Amino acid sequence: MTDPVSRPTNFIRHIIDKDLTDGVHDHVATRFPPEPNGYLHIGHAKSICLNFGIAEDYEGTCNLRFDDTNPEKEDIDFVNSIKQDVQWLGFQWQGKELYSSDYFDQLHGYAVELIEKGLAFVDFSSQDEIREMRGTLTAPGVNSPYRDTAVTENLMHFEKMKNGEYAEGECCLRAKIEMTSAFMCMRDPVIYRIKFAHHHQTLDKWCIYPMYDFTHCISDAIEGITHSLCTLEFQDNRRLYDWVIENISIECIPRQYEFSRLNLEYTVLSKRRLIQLVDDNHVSGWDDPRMPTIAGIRRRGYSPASIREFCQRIGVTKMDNMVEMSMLEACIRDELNANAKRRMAVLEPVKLVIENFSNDEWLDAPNHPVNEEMGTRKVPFTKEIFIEADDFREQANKKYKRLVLGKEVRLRNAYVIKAERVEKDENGNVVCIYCSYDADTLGKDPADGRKVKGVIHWVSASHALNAEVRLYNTLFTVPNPAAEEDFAGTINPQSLVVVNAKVEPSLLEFEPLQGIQFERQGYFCRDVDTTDDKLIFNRTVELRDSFAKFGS
RNA sequence: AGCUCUGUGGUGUAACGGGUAACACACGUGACUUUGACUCACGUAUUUCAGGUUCAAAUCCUGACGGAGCUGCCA
Repeated sequence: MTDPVSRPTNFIRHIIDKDLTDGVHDHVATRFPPEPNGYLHIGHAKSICLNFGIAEDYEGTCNLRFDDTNPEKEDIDFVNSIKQDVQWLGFQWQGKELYSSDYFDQLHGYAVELIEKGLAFVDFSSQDEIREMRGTLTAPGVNSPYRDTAVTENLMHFEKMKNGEYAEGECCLRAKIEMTSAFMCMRDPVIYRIKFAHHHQTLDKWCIYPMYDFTHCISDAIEGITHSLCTLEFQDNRRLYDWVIENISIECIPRQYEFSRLNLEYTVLSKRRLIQLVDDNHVSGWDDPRMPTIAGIRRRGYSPASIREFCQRIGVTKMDNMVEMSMLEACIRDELNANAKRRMAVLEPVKLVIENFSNDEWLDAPNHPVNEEMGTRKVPFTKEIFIEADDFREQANKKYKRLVLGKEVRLRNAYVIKAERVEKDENGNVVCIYCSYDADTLGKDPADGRKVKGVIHWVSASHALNAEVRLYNTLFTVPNPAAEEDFAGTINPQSLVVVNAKVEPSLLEFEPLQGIQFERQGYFCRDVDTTDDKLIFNRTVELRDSFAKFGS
């Protein structure tokens, strides 16, 4: 065992440390067990980082196991996307990916064992009858009339279930536990049901499928999982998990520990709501950059390392939580601030003419403000340029540090200019700003000691490339949309704002998803749909801004 | 109402029963700055409440109050 110091500790690691020092285990084996019925999201990332992170730090193993016991809801496309997302996050599971369905034969055998022990029975009650007999949270349940069927008869019925001799819903296999238990899941839970469904792994071999509670614990035991980590809503199920393990002939005793699931402000993470967002076309798809899915976050421009860092920062407890979006944003900003090349892009252009400038030149501009190893690029400087409309005011108070009529400002990576006059359209909007420039200010302050406070970005009008820039904001207008009666009603109409921008020519050299900083704006990346003919940039996250937000 | 779990700055977490409750994010103030970025400095908590045990309590005990989960042939 290595010293698990690379990640912050948590209560689960304390348990593992104790198990290791007490000799309960001499190794650690975890697993990430998604059901292949949807796309992974940031909440899954928390579980992935927890399970794989523990395996890494304790030099143990972590399996990827698809919990595929409900063929009606599952699909091979989901298993493929899940595998891809786990690997993209930077993790590799132990050996080949596993499936609960790999154990269907063994599971069936253990079910037979329970029947033989008089601990399971085939129930022919209807679903409604079973529900009524289950009782409520405060009222105990009552025994099914089939509860005392003879073992031989149960064996026969279960065999017929397996052979397809009963219709779906006609009967099911139940564990015989305790109908008066305070834990609802212990009131003779169904452990096998009939489904004449095609399974993506076992095809048409089975028409009976084991339930989660019966499957998961046995799968863990078969794989030798030492610590089975899941979310809080399975706390009650732990009693059933332990009951099954204790009542079948299996050596390994895995233990289940529950942690709280992630809640992120201004988004939703429940599968049901995510599906609704896609189905109702509130977003363009599962990989829409506004989605909290791994695919969406990836397309938004987040790196695997930034998500791993996020999962590390939020920690793991059993407390209910609501993590601020700023926590996630800080993670990608930290990484991109260090690694992303700087570029200039004008999102809402207004023309500016430098009247006393004539000969075009190509200026050297550093790719990073402090890391010189990142080199420089050439930027065309011409008589006509574009600047951000929001970076000019005819008049402003001293707090405004940008270009003001009659005042000076520094053009980033270039000269100091002074606004002399403006040209307006019939509506009074500024359509062109006429300036003069100080030729002796390239790479240095004015020789006479004048102080020029502001710096604005710009791009040559004749060399600029047109680009579609997608400005993403929070998908919802409220911190906890899931708490709303109609969460879709709180979707942010400004969650995507598309602008036609002017960008510097060197932006052509970037690969899709590669992080870039548009100076003074934020971090962006070329969208996966971008081409050299049609440049599309996604805003990953804005820069921190201690001044008032831009108008965009 | 029954059972289970859970209450530490604005948010997320940390703290062998022992030092002025630590860290990150956020926020505020100031410095620096050819990004209103970055960086740096400083600031923000009677650990839900009330008792109790102890030389010593966020930590242990009791009670109260708050929050979450559980009544699929879903996972």
